[in-house]
Amino acid sequence: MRATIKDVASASGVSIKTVSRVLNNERYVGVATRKRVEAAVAELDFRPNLAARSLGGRRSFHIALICDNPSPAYVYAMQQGIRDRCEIDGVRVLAQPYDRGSPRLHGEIDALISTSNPDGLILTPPLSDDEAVLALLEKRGVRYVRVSPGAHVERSPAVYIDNIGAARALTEHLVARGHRRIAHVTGQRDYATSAQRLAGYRAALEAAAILVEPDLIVPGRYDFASGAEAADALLSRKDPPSAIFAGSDEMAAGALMVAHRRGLAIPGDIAIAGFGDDALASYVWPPLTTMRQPVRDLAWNAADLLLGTDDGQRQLPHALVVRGST
Amino acid sequence: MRATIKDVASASGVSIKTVSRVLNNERYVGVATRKRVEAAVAELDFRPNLAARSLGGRRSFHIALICDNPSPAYVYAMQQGIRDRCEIDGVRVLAQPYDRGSPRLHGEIDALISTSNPDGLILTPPLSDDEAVLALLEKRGVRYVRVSPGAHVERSPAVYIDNIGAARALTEHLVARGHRRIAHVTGQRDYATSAQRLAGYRAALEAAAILVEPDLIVPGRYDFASGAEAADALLSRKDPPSAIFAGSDEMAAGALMVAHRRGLAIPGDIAIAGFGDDALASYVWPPLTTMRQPVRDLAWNAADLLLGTDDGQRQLPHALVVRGST
DNA sequence: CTGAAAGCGCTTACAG
DNA sequence: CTGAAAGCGCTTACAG
Repeated sequence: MRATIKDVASASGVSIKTVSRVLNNERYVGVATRKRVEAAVAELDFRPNLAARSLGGRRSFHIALICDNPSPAYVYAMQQGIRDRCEIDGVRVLAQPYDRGSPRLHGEIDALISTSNPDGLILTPPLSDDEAVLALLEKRGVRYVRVSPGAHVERSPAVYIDNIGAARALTEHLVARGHRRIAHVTGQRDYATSAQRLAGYRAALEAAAILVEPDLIVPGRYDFASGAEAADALLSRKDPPSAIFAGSDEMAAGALMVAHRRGLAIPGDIAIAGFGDDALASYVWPPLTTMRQPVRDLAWNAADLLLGTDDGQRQLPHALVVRGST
Repeated sequence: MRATIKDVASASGVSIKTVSRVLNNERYVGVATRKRVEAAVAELDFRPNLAARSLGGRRSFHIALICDNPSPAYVYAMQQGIRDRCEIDGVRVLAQPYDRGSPRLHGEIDALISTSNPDGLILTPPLSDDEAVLALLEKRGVRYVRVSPGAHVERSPAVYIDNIGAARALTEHLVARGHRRIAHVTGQRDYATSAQRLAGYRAALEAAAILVEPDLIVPGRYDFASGAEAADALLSRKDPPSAIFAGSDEMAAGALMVAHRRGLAIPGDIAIAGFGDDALASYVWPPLTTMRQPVRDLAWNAADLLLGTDDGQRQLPHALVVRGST
């Protein structure tokens, strides 16, 4: 059997309470005592049982990542960043995917809180702005950190990039390439990032004294299929745009495919840019010009805010990545 | 505060032991008693605390997925399948990514077992065949299920597809298209699937009386970059192949990019096929001919084996998907 | 700076 | 078919 706190206590000649103090790095432990306990911990290869710590104390040493599926690459990068940070504190991560629009979402989060008592949750879009979920967490007194929230940024700790500025910079790049008729494909309406990126697109056009044409703004769903559909509609017009700025790399990839099918040269006939710098941005042909969003860093910082005592907001830098598609 | 088992017991006029029996679906509970307890559970919205169940009992209601990063899409599909199955039993999933080749892997798994007492682990390649890891789990008496193991399939419950047959079928498709000089890009040597897919490739060529040329077998690492490198080497030859069968879709995507750079027509000048039918197989241009591997189903079955009592092996069907790249 | 006692919310082992 | 007692391995609240 594995060593327990009792074994460590008797091996080092102290009470279990003192071992507990050492484990939790509390003050007021004699230097010599601490050394002896640490030696016994190492000797016995003792690791505290999380269930016992959770049941006895105020922390569970678990956090949960609630996410649906914008893109596997996004979710995976989020998990990596969160893991990187949680590992430092010995905190475990519960993966809590859910199906978008599932009516059971509330019940599942409620059950998660009741059964697992997570020390906190990390919310990604569109949950970052889901009022019902936020209200539930606040009612139950569970800490949470939001990734890329839209409104009420100060309502909770949060991490994000400047989506408006980033979209504006990307659009300005297209303007600098000589484009005047630039289309934009948006994400879902309930993603705050959709509206933010649209705002940045508008701002760039207005600054360049280019009329914003409502017909060139097409709704998408951040995925490949909706990007393909949007591009098809745009390129079927009598007066097609010369450039398409898609709100995600997946949608840009869909647009690329449609352009290829139509035998168009890229970027000669149609320039295409994405957003995110997902791995697939480098897979497609030609490689995508896009805006890098540091997802793994955002995730690391989200976990850092959750585990730490700092209740702030953190904005991380974005970066324009120019490749062959523009 | 949330209701506990005591609240349910007093609300239904029984002992906590009887409530426990109902929760665990044990036999020998009177029908009327069971009904009363269930009513109280619903009324109080009672959910048993997992930490307490774990500490008191033999199960922790947690399983862990140990995985590195072959591809985010693969990992994500695995998580979805596992989640789908675990949800049914109210079991939570600990995401335990690790860095490939990390010397700390052993210690991390050891710590995971000690601190979280998972009811079982799911291992994906290359861990499915990592003798040191398997030995550790067996020594500590932790159940595990392997996904796509190579040797000693009967050593543990396992799920897989017929990689040899699948690779053979894909190669036969290329032969049927008239190709005689078919190259193969393999995955890492420590992935059993690499050798299996290579064996299928060889078998198809031999069955078609085509000489297997060692020079046309190039090592890769299952990722985009290694696929691009391999294709570059193959297409630089004086006598390049007319078709490339890459052991993964990511490598095939890398090969596609190289072919585009060289101005080659696909599949006219060079046919390219992948393996897996990842989402990206449909993103690239032209869309990839590939072999569908039902990752989510494999994952569901892995979790099912872990949670159930059936200690078998399960082979799932694969399917050839012919698209524009061949 | 250290420890004895009680308790977290369940399950187990035993008794009836 | 049901229950009383003990225990899982920690932390808390209190005392010294």
